[in-house]
Amino acid sequence: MVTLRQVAERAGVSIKTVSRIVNGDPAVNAKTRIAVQHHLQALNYVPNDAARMMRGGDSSVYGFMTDAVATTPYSVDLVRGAQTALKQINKILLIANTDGDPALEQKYWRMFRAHRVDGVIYAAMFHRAHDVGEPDFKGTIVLANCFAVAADRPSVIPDDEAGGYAQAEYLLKRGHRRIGLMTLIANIEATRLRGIGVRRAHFDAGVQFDESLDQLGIEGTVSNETMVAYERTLEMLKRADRPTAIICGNDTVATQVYYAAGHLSLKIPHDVSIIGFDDQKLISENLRPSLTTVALPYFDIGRIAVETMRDAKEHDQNWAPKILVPCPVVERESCRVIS
Amino acid sequence: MVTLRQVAERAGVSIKTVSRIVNGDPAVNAKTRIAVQHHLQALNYVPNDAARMMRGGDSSVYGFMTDAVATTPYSVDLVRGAQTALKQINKILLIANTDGDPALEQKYWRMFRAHRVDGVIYAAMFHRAHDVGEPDFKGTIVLANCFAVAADRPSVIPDDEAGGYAQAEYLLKRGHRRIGLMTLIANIEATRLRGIGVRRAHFDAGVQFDESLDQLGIEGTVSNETMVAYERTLEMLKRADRPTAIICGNDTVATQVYYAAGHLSLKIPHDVSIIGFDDQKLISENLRPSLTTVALPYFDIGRIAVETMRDAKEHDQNWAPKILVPCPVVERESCRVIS
DNA sequence: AGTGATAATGACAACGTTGTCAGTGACAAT
DNA sequence: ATTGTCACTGACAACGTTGTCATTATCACT
Repeated sequence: MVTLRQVAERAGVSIKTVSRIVNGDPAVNAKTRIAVQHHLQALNYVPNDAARMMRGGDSSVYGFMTDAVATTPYSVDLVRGAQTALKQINKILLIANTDGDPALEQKYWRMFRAHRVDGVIYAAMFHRAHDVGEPDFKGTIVLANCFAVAADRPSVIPDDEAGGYAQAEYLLKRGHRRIGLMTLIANIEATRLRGIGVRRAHFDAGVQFDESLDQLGIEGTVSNETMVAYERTLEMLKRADRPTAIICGNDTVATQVYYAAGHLSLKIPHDVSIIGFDDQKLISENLRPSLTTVALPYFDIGRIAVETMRDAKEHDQNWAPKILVPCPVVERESCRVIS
Repeated sequence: MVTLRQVAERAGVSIKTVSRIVNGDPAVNAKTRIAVQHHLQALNYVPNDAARMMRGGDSSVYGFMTDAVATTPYSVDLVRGAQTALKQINKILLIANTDGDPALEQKYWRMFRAHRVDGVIYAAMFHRAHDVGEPDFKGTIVLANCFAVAADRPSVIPDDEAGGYAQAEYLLKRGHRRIGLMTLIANIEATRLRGIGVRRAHFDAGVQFDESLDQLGIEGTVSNETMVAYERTLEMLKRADRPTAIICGNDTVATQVYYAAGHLSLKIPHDVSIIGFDDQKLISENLRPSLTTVALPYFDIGRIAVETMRDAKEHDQNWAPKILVPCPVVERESCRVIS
């Protein structure tokens, strides 16, 4: 690895002068600058970040910790969003996933400290409350896709309530008056908030929401789920007063709803309209008809988390905004207009 | 940040002694060790990796560069596999994605150099040849999911030929004698190799492969694809001598084949068996019937890439093995036995 | 010429760590 | 008493960089 010293020797100037040039200090004679830059190029000098940092600067690295388990295609977009913002500020990401193992998490906090990362983004794989605890890390921690129980840390989360509102509003505006709900498991933020949003949209539209049409599409708990959307949808669609549209908790649930409708020879969207959540393109673009759904803005959440981290420097320790990121409707072919 | 000096002062010993204890040097009196360890705990000392590295050690960081574009749920598993191996050797991953932008790639190579990463894993998002070029980085580069054109770098790739073989063999063993092929786009490694594997399996089973049943399920080029699997499958299944099974290039193609079969009122697997590729669980587990498919071993590729990196230290510059990772069949419900 | 201001440059220390080597004391062997 | 060995410890330098401060050269103005 070529060092300042080597460049300095070759250029016949002091180390400090080369340092100045590398860092764009204007207090250098133009002729010297050009001469030295030539040598910098020739030797392909790249500053040693470790040494820089030791002098007390930033490490130009953020940590990214997730509890990712098994099949979570989400994290890609979170990371990509973060990287997009990161490249603007010339930083880079050190990533760790704990697979939910607290001991491992502890180990990674230490590694983050060892590398003196400038801040850490802690990302959860589904929208929930999270207690970071006393993480053996003094820097800024921004929560992504989760929020601090004590509301004492900045967090960036999807606006699930608005997402639920958007689903219902989309259907209501197209003339639907009886709308079914095929939710995710009970007792998670997404289900709770979207339920509120759906009802608020009904209220705003002056339409009565039939509570008997609110069904769990998935039963059990987070780590132990049973998909029951197919069966529940069959029941719901066999009712004489069956809904004209079904709002789904995610695109996987929507797939089961498609199958149930198909089993009853109900055509989508003619006989029943369906709207999903997540916009998993692997599903939404490949279903027939393609699925109108509400996107979970993971990319934006990642991006905004980094921006929040950057901004955190300008605020005091107690700055802890809770940033809601909108979930836009992605329109495809699974919803019809009722006249 | 607490330093060796601070611990040393509190413990009333020299910096060096504390350093020895931190690094497990046995040449320390037991009593001293215990006393100092107590202070280490109390002050929660974590060694500064930057300083360590400056002394000439490893950075304990690997770089991970991908050209990931848009929707690539794959990378998650590559990264997770890499991390699994990494945590064994107490390293951590610095990740960068270039979105295919060469200028950005160049920038990240420099950042990797600046951080003095011990090695870089370069991962492609689909199996292909890749020319790393002169990457402004002197350390070891291991290619994952791609291989060097000049065969001058270690690479870890899926064994697509064996995967194609496995697909065909699975069906042949279950009595199928006419098997259709609904491939990915032409001119990519996956299509080429799997085609060879499928034919070899036929040959080994003593069954003639009907070349007219080899159809492109996707047309166009990598960045500009058109899904035509639905139409091609309709044609294929309308033939009087229609195949009893169809091998698909990936699970998305399989989805379209499902729809085409459904359109012709052919039941899966009774009337036609279907086997996919990739094992995208979002698809394979949710289709009805669930999809028997061959898994792309991204997790293993990531893991093995790291292990290869680790092993590279013990070989010379020219060590460039091409490691094939097997693609296992994941059995579900979409294939029947023909008697 | 003398003074002062300004521009350009360099010497040096410091950041936190570890390798090298020298030093100390204890104890055994001569 | 001397020597040698051993276990333990610490002083010091070095890694590559940048901040501080001092030095030198240049130039304008009296």
